[in-house]
Amino acid sequence: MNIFTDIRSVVIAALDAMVADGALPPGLSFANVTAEPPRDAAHGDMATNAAMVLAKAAGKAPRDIADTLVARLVTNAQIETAEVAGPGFINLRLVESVWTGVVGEVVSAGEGYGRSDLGTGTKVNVEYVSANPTGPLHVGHTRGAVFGDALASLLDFAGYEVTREYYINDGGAQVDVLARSVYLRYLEAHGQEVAFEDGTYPGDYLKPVGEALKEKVGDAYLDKGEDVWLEDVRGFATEAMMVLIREDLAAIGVKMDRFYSEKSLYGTGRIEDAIEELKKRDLIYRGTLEAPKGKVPEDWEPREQTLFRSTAHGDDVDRPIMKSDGDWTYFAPDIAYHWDKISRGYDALIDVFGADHGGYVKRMKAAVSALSDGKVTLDIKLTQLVKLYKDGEPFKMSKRAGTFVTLRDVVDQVGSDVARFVMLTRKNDAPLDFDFAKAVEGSKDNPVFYVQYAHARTCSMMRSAEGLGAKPADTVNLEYAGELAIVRKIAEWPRLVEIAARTNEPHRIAFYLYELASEFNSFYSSGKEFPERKFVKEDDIPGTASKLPLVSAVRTVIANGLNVLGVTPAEEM
RNA sequence: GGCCCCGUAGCUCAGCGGAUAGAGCAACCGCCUCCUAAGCGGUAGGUCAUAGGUUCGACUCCUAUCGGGGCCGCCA
Repeated sequence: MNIFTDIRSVVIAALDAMVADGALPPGLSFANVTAEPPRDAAHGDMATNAAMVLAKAAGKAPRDIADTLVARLVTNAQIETAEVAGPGFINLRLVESVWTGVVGEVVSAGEGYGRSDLGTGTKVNVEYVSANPTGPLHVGHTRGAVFGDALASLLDFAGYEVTREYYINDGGAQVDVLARSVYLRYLEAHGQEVAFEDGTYPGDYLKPVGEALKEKVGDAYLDKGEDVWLEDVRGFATEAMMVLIREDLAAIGVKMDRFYSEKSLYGTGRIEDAIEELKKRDLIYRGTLEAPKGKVPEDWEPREQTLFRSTAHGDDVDRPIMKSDGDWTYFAPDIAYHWDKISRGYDALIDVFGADHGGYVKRMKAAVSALSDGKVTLDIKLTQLVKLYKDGEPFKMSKRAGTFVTLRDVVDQVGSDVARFVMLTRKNDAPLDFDFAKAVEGSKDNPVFYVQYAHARTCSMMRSAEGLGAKPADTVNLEYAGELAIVRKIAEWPRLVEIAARTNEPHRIAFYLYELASEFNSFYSSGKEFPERKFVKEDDIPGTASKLPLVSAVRTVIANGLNVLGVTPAEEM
């Protein structure tokens, strides 16, 4: 139930009736007619722009349309008053039973309140994290993980059929580097002195992997060349890293539906198949790219390569898919991977990348557009940098200085709930300041605690009421403006879910929850000065019972929102 | 040079083409003998970077310019 779409339907029905009796000309589009919460609550409960949107096409003054529409709207049982205001808005005030109905709806729908059928019948694949399997996840990955996971949950809540997927980059040169680094640790495990030169990973996290390798193969790889051990160690090391990464993901509450290996694309003809699809569409050719303007690499020389005509699908230049030595570029398996996703029948693909992959967006979209003949949409969400602060001071990460901040560091210090919420209180494409000190602080400065606290408070109130023997009444009794303000906010929840899902912006949920908590806390506090406004009154059990549905509804909506974000709704604090 | 993102209150940021642009922090003034003060109320603070355009209506869409960041052929 979404009262905004309900009332919009009422408005549309009234407009249809006006067309039927000649008050409006036939053939008008009502697509842009909205029913929205007004910015200023003094304007009423809801406003529609119908008269202004239709005035031009109908060849009538907004005022004339509005007057006729108002006359029809007031006959609706849900509408108390309707009046024309400003440039032609129609402000609606709804009858009180609508609001008590909303509360009843929330209570009976419970965790289903706000679920939408927006995405029903649409299959979406959300690919996120996809960090190279060469080490533990760091803070940047954490943001991508949290964002992608919340987005996936949001889309699921909005009715989409969602797959959460991780693309393992286990096919490129970085895995060779990993294997060599593990080999050094292996030698070390055998008591040899080793030096980590540039181009190897010196991190301690590979020590146990080297030891595990020793356990497995004994001294078989000692004093042997890469031709003997490289391939095996590559697989062994990648496997070990993925175990590490899965643990990291679990620590922050991320569970993937599928891990997809880049390596599985090689030697199976699948890359070739995908490229063949592009060839069929005449999008592959041999050619030479021009040097990039402005900043030209020093060793630039023109070279003939195999290119994908991505410019035919909106890219700025065509892109190489094969190196001059005949190997695939990174782009080629990526094309194959997306071709695979398309073949699996998704209607929409979403990739969550770090901002440093910004240059990759157009070519990837071009590939998906080409391979699906424009039928499958690809939305790429780039997550910006996380700037770390400790005690208000910027905190620089450096692998060399050992100040490399991992996902584990974050979770260990502030916990999964806090890390997730904080990272979702910013748009994905805005940089994020993350202050360890503030994150664990229990103050209003920290939105996590504010929202959690409001939820805990509703739980506490329900417990006290139960202790008094008060059971929630069937119908809520709404007496004060502050109570109505809370209900209005609650009524916006289903609408907000749809907006957030349509724009792929889970941060809207976090901001909404803060607003709802604020509305609730505000009215709660007025109970200090006006004891009659308290929800739980020891000397008035029926009165208490008549307020409990509202308290319960607030609890439900906050819990539903936090669940979408993957944050635990705490019952006590 | 090209492409992408950002520019909104002193600071950090919200804002689905709609009315007088919002919140938190910081500043100032108030409010706690318990429905969880980890809070609440109030005051002050704005040429929404700039200039055009589209529109009944622009912080929102388009174009240009300025400023900040990122990326830019065999690295993934």
